[in-house]
Amino acid sequence: MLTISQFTEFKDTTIKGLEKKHFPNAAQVVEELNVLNEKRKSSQAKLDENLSRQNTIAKSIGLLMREGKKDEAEEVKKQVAQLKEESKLLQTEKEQAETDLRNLLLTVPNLPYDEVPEGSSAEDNVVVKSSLRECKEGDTVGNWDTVPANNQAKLPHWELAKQYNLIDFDLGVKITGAGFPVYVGLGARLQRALINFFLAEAAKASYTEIMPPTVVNAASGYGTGQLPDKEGQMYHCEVDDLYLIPTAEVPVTNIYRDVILEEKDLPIKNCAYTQCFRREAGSYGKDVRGLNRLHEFSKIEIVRIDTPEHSRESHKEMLQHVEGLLQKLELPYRILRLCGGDQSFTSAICYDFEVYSEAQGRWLEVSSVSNFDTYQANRLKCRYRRTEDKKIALCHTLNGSALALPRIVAAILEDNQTPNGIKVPAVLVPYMGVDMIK
RNA sequence: GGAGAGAUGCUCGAGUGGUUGAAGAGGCACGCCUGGAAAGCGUGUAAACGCCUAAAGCGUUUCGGGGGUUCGAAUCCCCCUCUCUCCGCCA
Repeated sequence: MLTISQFTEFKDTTIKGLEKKHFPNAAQVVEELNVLNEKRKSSQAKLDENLSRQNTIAKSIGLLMREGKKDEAEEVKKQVAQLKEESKLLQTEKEQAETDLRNLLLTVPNLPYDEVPEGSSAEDNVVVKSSLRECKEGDTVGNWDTVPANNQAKLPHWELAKQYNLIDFDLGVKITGAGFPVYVGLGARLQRALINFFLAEAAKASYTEIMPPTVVNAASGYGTGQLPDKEGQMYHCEVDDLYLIPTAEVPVTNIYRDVILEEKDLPIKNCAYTQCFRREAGSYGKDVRGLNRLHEFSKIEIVRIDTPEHSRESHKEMLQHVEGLLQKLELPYRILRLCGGDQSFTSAICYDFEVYSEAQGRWLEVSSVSNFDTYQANRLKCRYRRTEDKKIALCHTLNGSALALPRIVAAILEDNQTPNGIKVPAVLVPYMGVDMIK
């Protein structure tokens, strides 16, 4: 969530930012927040004064008792009764003001950075780079007309997976249910190859590898914002009140919950491979066919905690890292800068990476790399001590997939198919042990 | 699952109702001492919120979490959570 000072000190720019994000009634909500904040402050001031008086009197009673002046003490005791009553009322008043403020604050999304393009939907996302052609200023998804050559002869990955016996979707249904594929033989080895490759690349870029739990408690869910909003999206183990993680972002970022870091230790760079679990309630149709959307999948996530001064630089490095992965895998890709309206609730700026699936004739999202500014850190209470003046400030948090496996697998299978089998990308051959899947 | 013990500041650890935000030790920082270092000595060492233009200062809250008793709670009572030990089970 945003800090309250954002609304009291930078009212106008905040309203503008929220409007860019297509947040309804921005001006009204900002006004409301200011009113609630004033209420909170005045109620605290009143309560503090009351409690202060109570404390002073309580101490004086202690002194009187010690001096043996019991009667006087009894007299003073009576004075406190009314103060106590008042305090009780003021206390509820203050708590009410605080929760009202917090609840409203939680409904407000993060502010977009200046370079985030205007726009309301995915059509307005700006294509900043592509391996397929030069990108011009102002290219958006909506006016992107160069679709790569028609490949009618090509098969979609679910057919290839069957033909080469790589993935058994039906078996997954038998064992668990739809969206839980069983990888077999080279299909399974391809999973392991990609995991190893991605982790090796992250290690080269000096990310510290973390192997976190894949099940988290509710506090962690709240820390990264999956709870309470997206409760239905996570699998929940009711008996123990634990949640299956939808991404490694949750356990890894929560390492830094309620932590004060030293500036010299920033940026923190972590990577983690985990299985990810998503209920994806309500999705159906061809968009979820095959590997396009699963309930369980493997993903390597990169996470950074940084200073406000350096976080944009970090973000750039993460983008380059992810782009490098796609280049090494020799997949056709494009990079989108998401517009205000299509950005997630919590990000300040976000780039999506998509690979082109020739057989399906569509772009598949394989990574989102976001800078959350202080938005996530404020909720997590992830702070750092500045070296220069020893003051404590909120960190910036960033994360991105590097990468999620299923759609990469889909693209590799579809885009590398030949009459003689599927060509394994050169960087994966050492991990696969073969250069063709036959 | 059964039985027991415990949760205090950066760490260890004292504290069973009255200047205890919290002894003591360690760690860390700064200063003195030293040719330099060690030892030694001295000083400092939480966060949140509020008041104040800011600094300084002041107030409030916080000893796992919540509630209660009391003029006053780290200390007493109740509930919850978590950790540890032993037993059982087990990759």
